Formats: sequence, C-alpha cells, structure tokens
Amino acid sequence: MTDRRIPQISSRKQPKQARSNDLVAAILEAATQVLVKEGAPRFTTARVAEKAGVSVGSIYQYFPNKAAILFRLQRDEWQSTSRMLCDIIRDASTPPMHRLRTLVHAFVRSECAEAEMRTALQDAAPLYRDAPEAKDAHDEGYEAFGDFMGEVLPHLPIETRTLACDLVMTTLSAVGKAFSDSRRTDAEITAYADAMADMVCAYIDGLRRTAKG
Amino acid sequence: MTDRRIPQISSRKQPKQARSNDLVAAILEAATQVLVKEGAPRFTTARVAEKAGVSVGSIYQYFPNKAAILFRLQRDEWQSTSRMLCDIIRDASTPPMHRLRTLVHAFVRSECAEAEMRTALQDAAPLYRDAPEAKDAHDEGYEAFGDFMGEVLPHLPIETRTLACDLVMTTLSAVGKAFSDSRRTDAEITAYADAMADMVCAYIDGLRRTAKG
DNA sequence: TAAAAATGCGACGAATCCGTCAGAAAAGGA
DNA sequence: TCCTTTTCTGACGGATTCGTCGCATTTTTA
Repeated sequence: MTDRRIPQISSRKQPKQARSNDLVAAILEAATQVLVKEGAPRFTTARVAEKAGVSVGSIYQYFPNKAAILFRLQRDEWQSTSRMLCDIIRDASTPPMHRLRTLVHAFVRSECAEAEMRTALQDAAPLYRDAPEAKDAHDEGYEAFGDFMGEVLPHLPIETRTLACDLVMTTLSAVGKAFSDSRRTDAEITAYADAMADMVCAYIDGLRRTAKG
Repeated sequence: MTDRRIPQISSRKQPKQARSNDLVAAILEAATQVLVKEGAPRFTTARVAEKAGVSVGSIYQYFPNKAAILFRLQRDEWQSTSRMLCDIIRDASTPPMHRLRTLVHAFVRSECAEAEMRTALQDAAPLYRDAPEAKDAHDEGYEAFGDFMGEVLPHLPIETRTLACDLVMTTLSAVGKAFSDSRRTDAEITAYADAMADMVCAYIDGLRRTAKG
C-alpha cells in the first residue's frame, strides 16, 4: 500500500450532560440502521445524522470521523458475542465436549441473526481496519477458548495445542461468516452447526488419541 | 438494502485489432497493480489509466464501468485456482485421502501467495458482488469436489454427503482466507495446512465410520 | 436573573470520483 | 494517395462526500 492513513478512532470528547448520552445512543442506533438498510458504500455521516434527527456537526462532536462510528459498532458487536461465548465455554457444570457443541450452535445462530449487519461492517472494513485499537478487541474470547483447550487436551505439547486452538477458533468464525452470507432457515442452521460440531470434535478427538498413544 | 444498483458487468465491445488486445491486457495488469498498491478505496479508473499509460476513455471502451474491471480480476483469480484444485483432486494415480491433503496444502499456499490481491478484491466486493454473473464462477471446483466426496463416501445418504461437501469446501476457502490475512512464514503455512488437513480428514473418517456402522 | 459554559445546527469549501463526448490520431481499404 | 473506419484522448459536467466553523440554542453557574 502506498498512502494509507491510519484513521483516528478514539473519542473526541466525553459527554458531560445527560442529553449528550442520549445523542450518542441515537447516533449509534441510527448508524446501525443506515448501515444495514443502505449498505456500506452509502453509509454517510449526513445520512446517519438525518436518520437520528440530528445535525452533522453534532456527530463530529463525539466521533472524530466516520471511521470511528463504524469501529465502535464493530467493537460492540465483538464484545457482545465474545461475552456470550465465554459464558458457554466456561460453564463447568456441563461436560467439555457438550459445551463445545453448544458453543458451535450458539455461534452459528448468532452469526446468522446479524448477518446483514456483519456483511455491511465487513464491507466497511477498509475504513477502520488499520486502526491500532482494532486488534485487542477479540482477545477475551480467545483466551477463554485457550483455557478450554488446555482442559480438554492437557497432554498435548503446548505448540500443537496453540495451533489447534487457533485453527478451531478461526474455523468457527470464518465458516460461520461464510455460511451466514446466504439467508438460512432454522433447519439449515441446525444441520450445519451439527456438521461443524462433528468436524471440530472429530479433530479434537484425533488429537487426544495422538497425545495418549 | 434500499437502493442497490446491479452493476453492468458484461463487456462493452470485442476488440477487433491486435492493439486492442494489448490494451485490455495492459489495463488488467495495471488494475492489479493499482489494487494491490493503493488498496480498494483508491482504486480508480483514472489511476488505472495512468498506470497503464492510457487514457480513461480507452478503458471505458472495453469495460462498461469500474465494477467490470474488478469483477474480471476476481473471475480470473477464481478460475485459475479452481482449475488447479480440479487437477489435484481428480488425479486418479494417488490415493484419495492423500489427494485431499495435497489439495489443502496447495490451497493454503495459493491463498497466502496472493493475500494482498485477495484482500483488496474482498474490500471492493460491494461494487461487483450483486452482479448476476458472480455466482456461476465457483462451480467448476465445487463439482469436482462433489465427485471426490462421492468416491470417498459412497454409502453416505446423499443429503448428508452434500452437506459435508459444502462444509469442507467452505472450510477450506474461509479458513484459508482468514489464515492468509496475516503474513506467514513458510513453516507456518505448512504447519497450519497440516492441521487443516488433519481436521478435514478426521471429519471424513468419522463420516465413513458412521456410514458403515 | 444574567453571564458563562456546553451543546447543537447546517450551509459551505475543498476534494474526489465516475463516465461521456467531440474531436484527434492511427489503421485499413480502394 | 485519399477516404472510411476504428481506436484513442483528456477536459469537463454532474454528483457525492467529508468535516469545519461561525453562530444559535440550551443548560449551568454565580
């Protein structure tokens, strides 16, 4: 790349009055709608402002630029699914592989539920992807899953385990995205999630045998 | 989406003189460079023309619009990798699962080799994705892989087999993309491809046992 | 209640970008 | 060589977008 700018992402000013908070909330809500209904290329501060019943200037009071809004939406999304996955994978009251299957189903279902939003955010990625803050948003879920793999595959060499962890997480996320690119029925979702779970479990069982034998 | 245009993609006119062919080739070459070096948002007919040492008007003589250039690049890429995969998976002189492993390695390696190009094309996807021609570009490889699954899992119910086929193809493509998003060393590529092959093979072996037992 | 501070407004300048069109240049034919 | 056809050129119109800035409005403070 020859001339990429790294967008400024961090917030411009902290709201001090109550109405400001409402404003920010309204902006984010409107941004979501604009993004989903109009698509990434037509995502414009002007359109967001109009939808939110607010003027452009107000937006730029709390977001340094367009990219910051998109980044914020993306980060919120990551955080919420990340948290969901943590809850499932750490639930000590159910057997590990059962947790994993539940995780897969929950993940696929969630991806399908927000497919439009996700696609649009993906399309807008060039605008915020290069921001430094973009990296540290995924780590919560990743760490939890690392613990899980340690629990299930204690005897595996650490390197192999890390690689396996990476592969499984990537598979969930990437295949989930790809699957949810088309609109799916409930039955399709269940069937596909079952197949994904089969695949991942088969892989992990294989690793188990390798470690023991 | 409220107001998406479907872009016209099909070619504007067939070149009749030799110099025209050179021109089209030069345009595509320049387009590739611009896309990789400047990134999707800065991909402009003007820039492509400049790089190709040609005027904007000439571009619009052979491509109806910007989207058509991008679509063409994407299609060429799909075709070439699709063909490569067909050659590997259909090679009757090697045992099936060995072919599959080779396929995985070849695919991951190829994705990594053209990572920048692929990312940029992905970023530009909103411009050409909705075109009707976009769908029928993947089918060659898909069909070949379907045959392969039939060969390896003859006793599996057709529905299950189709699902499995879909899952494996999607996994290859989606996980390969995600993996190649970061720059990778040769050793990393090999290790990751091995892990992917392990996972896919474990899944298919599992299905085999299911079908027999 | 009056001044100060915070917030909200929206027209506007500057920058791109897309694709066209009238005419120049090159190639082909008689 | 001269005329016709094909190809190439690049300035330009029309459209869109981003983000700012001077000013109006509301809230807080004294």
